[in-house]
Amino acid sequence: MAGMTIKDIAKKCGVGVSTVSRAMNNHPDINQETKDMILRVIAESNYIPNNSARNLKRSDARAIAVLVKGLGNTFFGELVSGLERECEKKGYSCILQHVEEQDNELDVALYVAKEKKPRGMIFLGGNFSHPREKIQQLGIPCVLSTICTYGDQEQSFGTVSVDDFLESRKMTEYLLGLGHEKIALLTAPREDESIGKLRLMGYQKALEEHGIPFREELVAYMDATEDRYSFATGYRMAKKLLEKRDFTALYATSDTLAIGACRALKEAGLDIPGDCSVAGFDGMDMGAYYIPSLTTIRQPVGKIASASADLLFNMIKGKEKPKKQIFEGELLIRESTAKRNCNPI
Amino acid sequence: MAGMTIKDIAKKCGVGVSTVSRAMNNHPDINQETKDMILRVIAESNYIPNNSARNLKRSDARAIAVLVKGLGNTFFGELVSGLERECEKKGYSCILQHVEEQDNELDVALYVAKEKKPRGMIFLGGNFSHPREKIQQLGIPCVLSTICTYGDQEQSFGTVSVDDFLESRKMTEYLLGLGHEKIALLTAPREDESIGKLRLMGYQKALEEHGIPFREELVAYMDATEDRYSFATGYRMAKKLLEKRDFTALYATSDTLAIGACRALKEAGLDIPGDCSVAGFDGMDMGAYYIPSLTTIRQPVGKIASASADLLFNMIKGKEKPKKQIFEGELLIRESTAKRNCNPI
DNA sequence: TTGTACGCGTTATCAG
DNA sequence: CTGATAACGCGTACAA
Repeated sequence: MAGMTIKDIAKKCGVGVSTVSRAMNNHPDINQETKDMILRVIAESNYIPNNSARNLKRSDARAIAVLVKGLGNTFFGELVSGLERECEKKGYSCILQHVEEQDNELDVALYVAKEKKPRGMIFLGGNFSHPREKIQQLGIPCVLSTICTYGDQEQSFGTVSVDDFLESRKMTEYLLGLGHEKIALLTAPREDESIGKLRLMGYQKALEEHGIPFREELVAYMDATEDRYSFATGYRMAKKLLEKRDFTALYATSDTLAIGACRALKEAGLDIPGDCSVAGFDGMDMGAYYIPSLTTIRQPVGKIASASADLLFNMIKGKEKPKKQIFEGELLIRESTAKRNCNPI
Repeated sequence: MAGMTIKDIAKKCGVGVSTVSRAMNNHPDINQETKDMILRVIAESNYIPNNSARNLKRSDARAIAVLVKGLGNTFFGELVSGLERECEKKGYSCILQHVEEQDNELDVALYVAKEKKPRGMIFLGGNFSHPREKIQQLGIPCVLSTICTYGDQEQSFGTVSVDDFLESRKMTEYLLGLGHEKIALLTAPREDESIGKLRLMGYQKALEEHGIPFREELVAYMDATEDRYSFATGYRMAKKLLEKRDFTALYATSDTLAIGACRALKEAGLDIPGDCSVAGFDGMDMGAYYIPSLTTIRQPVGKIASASADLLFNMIKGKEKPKKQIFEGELLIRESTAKRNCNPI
């Protein structure tokens, strides 16, 4: 039978609809035998409760929603798995929602909130510079995971991430320590106001501290319109920088960009790290398997996932206020970087 | 105001709820001026219609659902984008639903169908060997994209893919043509009944046609439990095969596996393709940027996406019956394969 | 412990 | 063209 409802089940069992409802939702005040009987009948009838009707009635859904902006960012896969695991532990379900690159994540969030009534939300990716008012309209606790916001104002949402500024400075310092002074940078579009900007600032800061002037011509900014953080983008940007060939190291603000860049260097006949060192950021799996394996900053994805979930659940329970939580990234030194070669390229 | 409903809007506009509904849903029988007025008020009030209530009432949703099994399979990203584009063209919306690796995609499909009432479904990934009866319970047209089913029985669902058997044979023949006779294979778990099995059979067929006996010890099967098609899996399998070192080429049934394998070969001190050729399957972006770039079979993702959408829409309109549609894959010869070296490894 | 009846926010029907 | 009203399927007070 196709469109079975709770009534059909009730009839089949010779009980009232509320009893069936109680059986399905693990309510305490129901006779164990009737419950078993009802559940058996349900299983046999392959009845599927209508979620829309449920959500309509329910004011509350023992679930959190995870909004992911930018599919294809392999980096998020692991984070999502971690989040799902944490939810399961708490007996929550986890609603995964994909946000298109050009869509506004907060608008999507508003829709999801209204439809699914989750108790909290986690945002992955995106810039997240939204008017405070609109965030409050959401009405449920939010945590930005992996997105380190710029500025220190009191936030209406929690934040769990590495300190993109510090980590980026760390990477730049490492490269400087290898003797590189002309370090090319592959980074987000100029307009970027979050992660991209912070990583750029970290790079600048490190240079400054070493008394090396920042040179705009060593920086390639992505086009705002192009596919962010793709191999192709890294490849294209590196090609462009190679026209001048005035660097001995290249630091890409994501591993995908770095890999795209490696390919461009290789095609230009350069050896990595012999002629040019390359470093990435994120610590994606792929970097470990690339040849040469990629020096990068590994974000502690597991920790970030579980801390995000913990923070969110605490905010839901009212046990904790929104806060900014920082984890340290790990500098993974691998094959793609080496001391500066004496003969410049 | 937080929980606004259509009634609030109606009141604000001094009209009935049905008029508001008509304005929102582009119904023809409404005065243009009232419509404009209502839409303006809605925009000013940041009112968000309740999707649950909509879906509850609606019998039909001018949408299709896309079920993706196996996040992280970067290969699907492009497919999904293509599908979304096609939907937009037709004025359909596209519901993206992620299916966990261990979940049954058909059960998820049943839930989604009931909740969202889409007019059709597309499945990406998974094995899809389901009882016919359960598929029919879905009650809407389905297309398996990229999943080539085994066997020729009449299907209750459409299928758009490459011929995994033929393409796999093609790749194997290419390697044989380079003079390789000992070709290691990295493939799906033994129990696999769909893509994995077909690709294995293609490999066997090619060997047979060249009069080369199939040697079980050259084949590494994934564990059923391990992360399918990950780098780590490819790496592990290749390591294991390397204990014998009895091959001059390695053919992995996915690009990710191939890349994992490359890393293992590299660590064993082998040059690719000098000491051992490596080939993949799928034609993911990454293969083009890998060093060495990866010889592979490129699945025509764009074509598959648009053909899947076309077929599904035609099935929805009743203009076409479920059919099996095959596209040819493209053998991309890149840096990772070469003629067999005379000194065996 | 169980059943009845109402309401959640929409859309569709039907009468104006 | 518009407005009242009956569903949609479920959860849950409330009464039994």
